[in-house]
Amino acid sequence: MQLRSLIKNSIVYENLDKGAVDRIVAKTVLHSVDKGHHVFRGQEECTHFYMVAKGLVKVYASSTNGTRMTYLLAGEGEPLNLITPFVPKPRQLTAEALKQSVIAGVARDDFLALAADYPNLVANIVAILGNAIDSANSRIIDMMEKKVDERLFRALYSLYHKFGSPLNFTSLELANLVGATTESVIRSMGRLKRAKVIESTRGRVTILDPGALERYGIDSLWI
Amino acid sequence: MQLRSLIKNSIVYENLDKGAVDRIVAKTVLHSVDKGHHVFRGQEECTHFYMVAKGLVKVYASSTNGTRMTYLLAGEGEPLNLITPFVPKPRQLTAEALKQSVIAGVARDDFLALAADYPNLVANIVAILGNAIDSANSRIIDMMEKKVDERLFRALYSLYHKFGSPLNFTSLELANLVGATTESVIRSMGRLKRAKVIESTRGRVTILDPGALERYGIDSLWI
DNA sequence: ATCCATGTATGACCACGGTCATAGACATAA
DNA sequence: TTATGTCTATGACCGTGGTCATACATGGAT
Repeated sequence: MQLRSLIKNSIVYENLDKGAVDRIVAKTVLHSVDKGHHVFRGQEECTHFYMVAKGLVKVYASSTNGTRMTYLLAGEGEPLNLITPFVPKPRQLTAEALKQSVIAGVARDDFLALAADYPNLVANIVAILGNAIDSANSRIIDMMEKKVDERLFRALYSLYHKFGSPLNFTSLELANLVGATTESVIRSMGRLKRAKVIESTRGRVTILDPGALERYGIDSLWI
Repeated sequence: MQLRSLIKNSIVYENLDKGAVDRIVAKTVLHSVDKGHHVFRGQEECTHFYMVAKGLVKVYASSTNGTRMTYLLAGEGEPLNLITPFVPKPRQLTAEALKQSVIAGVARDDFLALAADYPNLVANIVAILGNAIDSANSRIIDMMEKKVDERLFRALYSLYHKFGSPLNFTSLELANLVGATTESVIRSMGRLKRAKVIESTRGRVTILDPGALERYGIDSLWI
């Protein structure tokens, strides 16, 4: 059964023994979410821990002004809400499927019981949260001292490494990742196109010269 | 002994039974750090988990350009490096005492053993990390859509609630908290002074009208 | 085939805030 | 005392990028 191997290879559940994996499999419930639909949305109570079993899900916050910031693009085996099981207070984040996706859920109490029993699981969780904090902090500095161009280059570079060449993102989605407006992203991408680094059609960006992006995307840990 | 009550009241070790507290006390080593000196600095290996026992410590990152961003002002009972014990990879953060301080350290292995034995400790850690992530994410959005004025007001408001009225911070330190230049902070504070919301002397800010700040500092979770 | 929503593209405008320069106030050391 | 370094203060300048407007391309729905 592929759920088993998904779990064993996921960053949340890696390094666990067979007994642990058995318990997790037994407690996991799958459900499918259509493109554009939500796995959870802000202000809801947290009842489950969710992981992406198949597809792609973005997690974003939207502020009162309508600004949206995408924090996370979770692919297979990546968690959507590691914190809420431990801290049930709602946190204004929304998870939306970017493709037809399958979500693996574990009820909150079950997940807490697992964490209490398996220190390795806890280590994984803290490591993932640690990376999230590093990533967020690095983004704060980027917002201070990097121009939109550089932020976009880093984002494209990271996305390229995570998803490979034809990137299926619109300028708006990139803008939400980068922390800029759609117009700025389009202008910036225009420069990259003229420099033959990328080419793009509606909703799709092709990376022609990854090396050129890399020159900016150094030390990128992100998304 | 006051170490015991410090530990019981700290956010890291709260909700632990007597046996746990005994073990923690036994494993804790205190050392003192003078104002302006470092508890740890970037690129070092992590050997201990640190908590502030007395005083005030700031944790900041400095980028290649020299930009500094203060992420954390840790007072008594607050942790400095919750992540590194679990993820020993160095993370370019520096912790510097703002006053003469006393630091409570627990060796990495001891701390991991404690975490493995006490699920409540893990819950506390994840909760703290969760708040850090929320805080960082909220700052990212602030950097996007809030002007320096508003960011400063929020920061002053948060500091006021954490430390009370005479705030001993220079404009540079506030700038590092807010993500702006010293000049911008001084100009912004000038406006607040003319509006009789604050007054200030060298290295010290007195809040005259907290309510005025509060109007901006709503939903502030921070620092 | 037409229609409409969404995405791309580009121009004009201008304000926020970073950078640089300068000057005075204050505090600590010689 | 003077001297030196830090902190506060303010002015001038101007680039980045957000906002608004407009136009066109594209693709899916009917």
